Amino acid sequence: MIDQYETERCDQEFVHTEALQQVRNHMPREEELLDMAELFKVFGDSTRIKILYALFESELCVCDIAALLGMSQSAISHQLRVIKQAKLVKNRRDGKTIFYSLADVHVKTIIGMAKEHLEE
Amino acid sequence: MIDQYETERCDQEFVHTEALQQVRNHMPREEELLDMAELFKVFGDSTRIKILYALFESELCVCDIAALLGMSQSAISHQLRVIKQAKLVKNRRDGKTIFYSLADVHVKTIIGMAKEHLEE
DNA sequence: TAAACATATGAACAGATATTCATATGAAAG
DNA sequence: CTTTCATATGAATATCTGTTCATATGTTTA
Repeated sequence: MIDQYETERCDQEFVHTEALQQVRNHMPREEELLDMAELFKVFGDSTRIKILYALFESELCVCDIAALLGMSQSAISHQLRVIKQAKLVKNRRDGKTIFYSLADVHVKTIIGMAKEHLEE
Repeated sequence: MIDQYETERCDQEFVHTEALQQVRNHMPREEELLDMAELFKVFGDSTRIKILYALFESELCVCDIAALLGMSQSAISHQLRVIKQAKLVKNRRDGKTIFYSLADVHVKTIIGMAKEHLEE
């Protein structure tokens, strides 16, 4: 693949060639990087963060979450869909009600790390 | 504060009142939740993920990164600004060149957790 | 079966965001 | 001090995203 910016590269490129080669060797493949960004996008919205935080404590139904956050049922349902597609939550049906709960052990850790970063 | 959706809440609310109270007690304050979402937004773009990954291996100047990712100097500079505002990288000047490097120990851990989640 | 209820979904719109383009800044070299 | 080089920045734009509104789906109860 031809690099559009190959030519406009700074003159001192040869100075950091070695470092760049090291970086290239350790860079994950494109698809994996896109998947990571997609995953972080899910965490990158305060409504979704609130939903995940809520589910730390207990499984909840859609209307519970809507009431908790003071938002519409529809808005919450749309967001739960996003979170579920990222495999961060799972759900179960109980009659008319659908309960959501965390699906992954990493959610708490990821959010915990972010919290630590912010507390510095 | 009056909850616009208080009334449209599902009838069975009283069933999960206890769970909701538990959740409310553990929910961080609004500002903290917004800050967490802001932080994750920074990770939620593949260009920025690539930049952070690159800096795992070595400090790099702006044009190194632009060449590595095949993007314009301006685009990279704009993104470095975002990452720096989130205090994830720091920089130092050496003559005309400015070198960027990771500023935080949590970056690797956060990205590592995401990677683990995706590998399941 | 009809009505009520909990949730899901599609379309639309307003607001956010990433890149480009042009240009500014700041340092070094001539 | 003028030019060159590395980087930063502001404005413009095309794309993406979160919520709303209206309505559909699927379950229970009368």
